[in-house]
Amino acid sequence: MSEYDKDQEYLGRLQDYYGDSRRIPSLQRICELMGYASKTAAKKLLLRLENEQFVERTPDDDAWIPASRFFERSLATDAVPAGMPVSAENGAEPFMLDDYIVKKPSRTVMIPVKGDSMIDAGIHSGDVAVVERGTGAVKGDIVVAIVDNEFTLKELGVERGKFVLIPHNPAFPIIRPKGELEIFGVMVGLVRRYQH
Amino acid sequence: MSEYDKDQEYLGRLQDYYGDSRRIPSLQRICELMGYASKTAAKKLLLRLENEQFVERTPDDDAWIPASRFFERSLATDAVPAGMPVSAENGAEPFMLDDYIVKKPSRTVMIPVKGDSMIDAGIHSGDVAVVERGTGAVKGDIVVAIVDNEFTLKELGVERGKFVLIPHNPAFPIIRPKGELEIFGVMVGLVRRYQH
DNA sequence: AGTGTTAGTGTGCGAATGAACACTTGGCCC
DNA sequence: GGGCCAAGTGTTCATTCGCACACTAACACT
Repeated sequence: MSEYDKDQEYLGRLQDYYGDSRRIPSLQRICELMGYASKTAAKKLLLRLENEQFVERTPDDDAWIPASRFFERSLATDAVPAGMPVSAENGAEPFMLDDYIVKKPSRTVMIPVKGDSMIDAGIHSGDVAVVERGTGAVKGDIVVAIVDNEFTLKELGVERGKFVLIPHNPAFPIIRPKGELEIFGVMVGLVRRYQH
Repeated sequence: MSEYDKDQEYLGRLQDYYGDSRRIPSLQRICELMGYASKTAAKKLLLRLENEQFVERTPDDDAWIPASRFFERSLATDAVPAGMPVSAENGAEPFMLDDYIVKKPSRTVMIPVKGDSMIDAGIHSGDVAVVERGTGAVKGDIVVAIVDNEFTLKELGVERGKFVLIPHNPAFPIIRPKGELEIFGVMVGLVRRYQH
């Protein structure tokens, strides 16, 4: 069974712990988590993980915190039988959720979507739109515009040289703004969560 | 309640510290940060902030971690109604997206979606499905099953006491597996990128 | 004036924490 | 076999940590 790196398993437990508690546990707790009997083993584990950039020290060097690769997820490309772990062997590559969607963190905001006006574009009520501000919008982009002092998510279109907002739902009309069209940002991503 | 809440200032310093070090500092360090002379003052500050949901305790109740409102950022630019945007910025927490979707990091796999069989559920070709393995799937869940050695994404349904796979596209037939249905995992999230 | 509340001081204490060091164990290579 | 190296054990120790408790000073409200 065990022919994938044992540290991979340990890292998984650390990640799960972090998922619940949002922090790297103390050496003692790592021992409990991994079944170690000695804190030294825990520390050596952290040093190994530091070597591979999964964890790092705080600027003050007084505690461990997750580093960049800590949030790597695997991207499965080939089908894998349900029992097996997905590892590099059977077609998986590292994938970072945030890097995938957010390119300009300082200009990116997340806006919850309300309403069904874009449902034919696969954008449902309750989804979260990832919106980049200060980026020039062009025809065909999905944009967040401010109309009547409210956010609205629509496709940006052009009609007779003027910008219009096109919903993706036949029940909604095209919005043809009278004056200036105020564009808040361009939608660069979508995030949806299924709870169960 | 008062408009110049001193705790607002304290919270700011905590947020800055967290931005650098990704953790809530110890009581002692809080004293240095805030200019307190007594750790009790630091603890009471945390209790106040806990009351307003800026910080909370870990599930094991052995440390402080940021809570929901800790990452709150007002847009400040103009009074914006309707669905307050949440900034993904400010160094405070660049990994919000990951936290939002991924609950069990070690069991979560990302799988690119191919084909249009789920298009009526707002799942398009090119989207990335966030899939949690080893979680019991129930009727109504969207699951990744393995059929003919390939991943397939469908809703899990029940017909005459047997599991079936229901596409969300009238052009596709319901899949009624002959033998055992092999379920790879349950879809817990969706990520889409609009290139630009 | 009396009472209560809130932010903060000062002190002591047991428990948890991380670092250091010597040692063991098992796999691998020649 | 012998040497080497990585993972893990066992132990000691100073420090830090969180917590409890007693106390104070400022302010608000009747």
